[in-house]
Amino acid sequence: MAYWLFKSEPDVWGWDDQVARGDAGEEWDGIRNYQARNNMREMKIGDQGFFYHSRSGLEIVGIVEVCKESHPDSTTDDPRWDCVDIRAVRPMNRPVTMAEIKADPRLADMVLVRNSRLSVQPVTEEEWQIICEMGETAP
DNA sequence: GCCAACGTTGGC
DNA sequence: GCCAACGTTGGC
Repeated sequence: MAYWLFKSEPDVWGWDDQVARGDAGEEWDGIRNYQARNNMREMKIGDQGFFYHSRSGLEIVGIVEVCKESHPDSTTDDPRWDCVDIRAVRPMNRPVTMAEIKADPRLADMVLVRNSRLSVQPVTEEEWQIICEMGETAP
């Protein structure tokens, strides 16, 4: 199983919106970046991901899982863009902020630190465990 | 709200 | 196929 990180501006689509969708989940649509799309194409059902609030928030607030593998993005007719569906699994007991992540040398190579603009990113198993520990939730 | 970093576009 | 111009993202 692989680990990922999904970024969203909470003013547009936040953790609360994701939770409100329940187990049915929701398309992670609107991605118009090849790297992010390619990451979604790699995803399998059951893969886990962090849900990160960008711009206002700047913290990992919860854990999601992939509940539908890559399929065409219903918000566009452009055949280039695919997306997956994700559903909320549980919130972090303590949100993990960008500042904390930057302050931890073990996380210096995270894509979130290295390439903050990529909106769908891979996360290593080691990074996953460290951040779950910081967020006081089970990995 | 600013602006640096990055990705994409399109003229040549 | 290069690269300048442009648009967007997201941390600050």
